[in-house]
Amino acid sequence: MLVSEIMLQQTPVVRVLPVWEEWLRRWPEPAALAREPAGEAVRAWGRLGYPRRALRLHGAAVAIERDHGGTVPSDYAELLGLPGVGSYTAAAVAAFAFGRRETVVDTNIRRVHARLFSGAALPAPALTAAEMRLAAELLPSDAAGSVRWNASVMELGALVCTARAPKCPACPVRDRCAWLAAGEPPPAYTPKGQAWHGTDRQVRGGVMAVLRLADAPVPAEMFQQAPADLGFEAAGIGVPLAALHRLNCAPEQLERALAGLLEDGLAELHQGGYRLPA
DNA sequence: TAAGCGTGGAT
DNA sequence: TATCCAAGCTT
Repeated sequence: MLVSEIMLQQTPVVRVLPVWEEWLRRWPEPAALAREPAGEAVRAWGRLGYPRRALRLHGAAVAIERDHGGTVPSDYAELLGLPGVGSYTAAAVAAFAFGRRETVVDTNIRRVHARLFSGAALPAPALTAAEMRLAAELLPSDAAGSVRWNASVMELGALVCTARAPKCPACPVRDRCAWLAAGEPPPAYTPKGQAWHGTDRQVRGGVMAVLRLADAPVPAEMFQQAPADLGFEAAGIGVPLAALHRLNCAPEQLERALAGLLEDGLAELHQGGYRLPA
């Protein structure tokens, strides 16, 4: 549950599933993961995105070994203390893995509540105290019922009350939906999408793709070298041309990306090259 | 509080 | 092709 919840942060379930299965096959318990270098977690993360989640999940395994006797804690506050575990993930694990009564609020639940009770097409950009109060009031008082409630509202949001094209005719609570009653008004604001092309983020992603493939430290100049100058497999590091080709950017941008990855602990310098953390 | 952080499928 | 956006967290 903990592994899946962290993988599911901002990532669709269909992409998480195969990685999650491989992850649990390889590391069936926290101790197994904690024994590995953090870089192995990052490598096994594959292309799920936001690779520092892998680093934090590894950190969580280490903390569970060190502070919790190797067992994932069932208490919300203790879960919240683990790296990479915020209010949503702590509540979700406590509720779905341990049957606790917790107020689970994710983006799906926020959207369902916004439409049903506020009549808004989308929830506010950031989670508010009022939303938490509402969710807490709606939660059934018994533990078992609360778990079912949390899962149900989340699924309603994920499958029916979706962000883009909600399936209102199939909605079990369409007759009491404030947004539907108001004639499905458009969102009060337009969420600004994240830029990608030409951003540092894109370069970071490209560097990480190279480091995941490399079986030896990658010299800095290798990132900059013209692809035509390289063999199909960049000499000695096992990185295909295609991976390096993505890194065609301004030198200062590459420098920023590499510095950021070092700062975040996603990469380290070793023998004059960059590699995943050992 | 707001910005930064990956990725790829759907529209 | 460009935009949207998916079970958030950290600083």
